[in-house]
Amino acid sequence: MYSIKSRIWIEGQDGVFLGEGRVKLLKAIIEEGSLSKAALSINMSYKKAWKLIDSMNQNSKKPIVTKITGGSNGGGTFVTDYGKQMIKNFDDVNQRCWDFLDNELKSFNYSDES
Amino acid sequence: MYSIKSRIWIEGQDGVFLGEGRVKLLKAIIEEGSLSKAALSINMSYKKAWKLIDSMNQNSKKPIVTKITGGSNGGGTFVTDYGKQMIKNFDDVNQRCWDFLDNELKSFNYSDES
DNA sequence: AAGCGTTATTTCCATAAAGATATAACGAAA
DNA sequence: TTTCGTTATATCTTTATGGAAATAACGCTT
Repeated sequence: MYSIKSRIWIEGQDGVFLGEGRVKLLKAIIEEGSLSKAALSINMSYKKAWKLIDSMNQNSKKPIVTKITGGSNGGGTFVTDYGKQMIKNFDDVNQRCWDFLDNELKSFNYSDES
Repeated sequence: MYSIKSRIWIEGQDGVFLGEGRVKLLKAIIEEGSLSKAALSINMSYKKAWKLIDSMNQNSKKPIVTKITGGSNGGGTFVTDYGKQMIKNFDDVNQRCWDFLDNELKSFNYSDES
């Protein structure tokens, strides 16, 4: 029996705006309150995490995260309400896509048996 | 305005069985009648093409291609009827997935404006 | 037996992607 | 003004990926 896998992502004006990796990172940021801790928690290098966030903000009309550098606790990174909405949108669409493809698989496997 | 991109692939027992790159290669094989010519025609190295076909056959219950080495014209590679059916299945599902996601994008962009 | 155009396979090299490390900048708090 | 934990950024190294090229094997044809 085969299975259908999928990967979706959202593109903005000039590149990828949201994808599975970015969403995972954003969720970690919500948990940790800082980019460095978030990257650490999901086993991602700070450099990669920073680049992802950077390209996200460049391809989004409204900011996805706010960044504070310096300050009482050294600063931090925080996901905006808009960002949280985008995460939910992505997860929802992704889930619906999986459901859709699971259903499509039936017709695919049919001709495998014939 | 954002857009949703997607990539789907079919997995068998032990890895990827069909994907966009493999389908493109199979179509080229149908056109050319040989793996080397097919790879050349789509600007793919023979090595990569061979590996794709190899993993495809390993993850398929029925053969996707038949290969003849040596012989009158040196041999050739030919897509089986089963393989052709799989190509059609993949293209169909892929197209329906795109249509599905295009429709999903509406709800996504809605909260972008709000 | 020799020639041919394939498939099949290995080895080497170049490029790109990712990781590690180091350091600067920042700004509140003490 | 010193300290602290962040963000921000550059540089170097390592690893992974992919292509190039060379060669073997194959079997029909002549």
